[in-house]
Amino acid sequence: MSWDFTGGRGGAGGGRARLPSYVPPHLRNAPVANPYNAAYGYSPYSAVYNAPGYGQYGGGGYVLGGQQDFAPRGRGRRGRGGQRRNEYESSSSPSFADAIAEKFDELEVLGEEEAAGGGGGGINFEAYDDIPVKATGSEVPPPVERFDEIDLGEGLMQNIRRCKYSKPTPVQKHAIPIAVAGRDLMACAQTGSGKTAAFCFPIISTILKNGLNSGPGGTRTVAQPSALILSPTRELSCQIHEEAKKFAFKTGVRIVVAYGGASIQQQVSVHQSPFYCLLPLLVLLVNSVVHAHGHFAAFVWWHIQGSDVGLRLFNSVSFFFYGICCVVQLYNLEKGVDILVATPGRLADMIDRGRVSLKMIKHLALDEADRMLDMGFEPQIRKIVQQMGMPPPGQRQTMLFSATFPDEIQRLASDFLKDYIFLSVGRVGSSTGLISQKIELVQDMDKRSHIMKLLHGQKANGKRDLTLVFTETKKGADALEYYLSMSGLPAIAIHGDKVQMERERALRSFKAGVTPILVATDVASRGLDIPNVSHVINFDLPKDIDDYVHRIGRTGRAGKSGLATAFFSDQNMSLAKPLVELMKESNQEVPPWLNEYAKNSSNIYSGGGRYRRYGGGGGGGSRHGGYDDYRNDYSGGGYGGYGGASYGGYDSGSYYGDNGYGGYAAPPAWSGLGGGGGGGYELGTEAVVASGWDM
DNA sequence: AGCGCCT
Repeated sequence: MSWDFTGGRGGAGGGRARLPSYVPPHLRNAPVANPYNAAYGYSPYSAVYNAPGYGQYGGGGYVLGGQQDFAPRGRGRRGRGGQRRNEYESSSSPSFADAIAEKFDELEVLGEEEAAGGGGGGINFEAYDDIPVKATGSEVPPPVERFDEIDLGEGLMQNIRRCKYSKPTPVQKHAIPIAVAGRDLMACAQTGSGKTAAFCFPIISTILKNGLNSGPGGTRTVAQPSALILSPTRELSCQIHEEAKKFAFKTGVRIVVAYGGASIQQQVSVHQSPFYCLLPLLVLLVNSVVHAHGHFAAFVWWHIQGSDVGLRLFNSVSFFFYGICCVVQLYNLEKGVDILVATPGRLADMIDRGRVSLKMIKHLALDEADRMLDMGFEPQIRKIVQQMGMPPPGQRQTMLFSATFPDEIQRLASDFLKDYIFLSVGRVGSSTGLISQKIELVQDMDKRSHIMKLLHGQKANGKRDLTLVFTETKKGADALEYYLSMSGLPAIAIHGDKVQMERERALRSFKAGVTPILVATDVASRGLDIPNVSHVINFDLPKDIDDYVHRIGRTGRAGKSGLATAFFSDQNMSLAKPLVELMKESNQEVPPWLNEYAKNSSNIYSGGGRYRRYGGGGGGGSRHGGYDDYRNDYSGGGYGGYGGASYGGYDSGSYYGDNGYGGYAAPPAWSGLGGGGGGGYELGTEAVVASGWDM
């Protein structure tokens, strides 16, 4: 094993020989500092991967390395419950973590000015002033103006300060008191307004208050998280995991992420290796280091994410820890997890295999909840929530978050909730005014030349200005990536047909500004928080207006402004009307031709969207203006499915809940250690693949 | 019909 990640590649240019630093393939042998001028050698087509320069990709690393799959985080010794663990924490591992935290906080003080200037956590709160808020339901807890009005626990409060969240965003002001009160919640808030923290804070806080779930004691091979957070894409789950780790820094709350893309088998086999017997020793030796690093990494990365040099350095450093970390985390999985962040498919699979039990779940959060409950996902979610041993509504807290919440979906969701509060913050899905929306009439055949004009026009803006381009299909994304690349523009594509490693590589490369153009399908449309996306181009418009809202929400985040350009073609007639309504709501200038289309098409296309299956459908159009609590639509008749609800079908969990599956040694775990990326090239592509998420 | 989501 070599630590020289640049080996055989001709290095990364002068002066870097000593420090392992990752250089993207297409920049090797090129002047490092100028990605724009670098010969852009990457192509989506497999032939290129087989070229010599990509040898390491094809090699063993990826195949056997698998990827981050199940990544327990935190320190060891779950022992016999909270007490025991706290004891452990205070005596052993925190010493190092404390030292780091202290250093970190010192650094914080020094860097205060800069961060306030828009780096770090600087949120432009003025952008959120004076936005309408609606909260409906019984006995709604009043909002707070400051985090310290609620007793969230000292550890969490300290982390909130570390994150520089000096003041809650509107959705946080309202959602946190509701959630801390233990109420069920359906929350609808603008993109980029801090929803993740809104459900993470109460979960972490409550877990700290109630003590960590003690489990059955003795040997436990089944993870029993007390909170479950589901999201519709792997990348979003990673991102939530990274966020949550920052919030749980040094609190002892363990957060694990689980998503697909690698086989479970290979991970189980690690347990059978001779190495396994060394694990306890290794854990004792390096646990504190790794733990501190893991959490610290999230903070560090958060602060240096804008820096290309920082990225490389960080990748190298964390790769060193990574090798150790993987081993430790394998061991830790069976020690328990408090908060599990997962995508539905992998979670259901793990439950089936008896590796995870939901019977201790106290909090359930669905991020992008309307997506999770639409046609494609709803059966899976229903299975997980209702048939896999999770306590029923009333015995758990359920929180649904999204920027959009169609009535049909609200109706479905009420099955999962009990006596919930509906919270609506802001008028439409997008952040009013922050995102400047332009619609251009471009027919399909003209789209390529048109996007070239746009991109060349902004090329001079500098590499920190990222452009996110959405296409309708995966093929379309690949094709456009290829076209742009061939035309000399540094673009990279991300979609669900790429293997996970490529997906993460694309995202990392985009975030770092190495390939400042990302061509994406809807895999990237929801939830992803990518700083410095200044322009979203809807190369193909989505069929559903809500998808449009989420897509353009990738820019204009945290109070910054952004531009969204859409190519409107004859294929998009059905979108004309809702699009016009949306733009009027957000005070955007509507092109006259689009207004015409909207008038003419309104008779032809009435309902629509992907929700039509759910019948009812309401009056079709104008619910944009903010989503309302659908319960209010029923002036007379009883609330249908809402309320007490019949949980007759609920399976109390005997199949999954108990310990009958002890035979499964627990697993695997490739850590979500921050950056990870670079090193993978040489050694374990594990690092690349496993690299959690670069936040 | 197109995205996503366990092997």
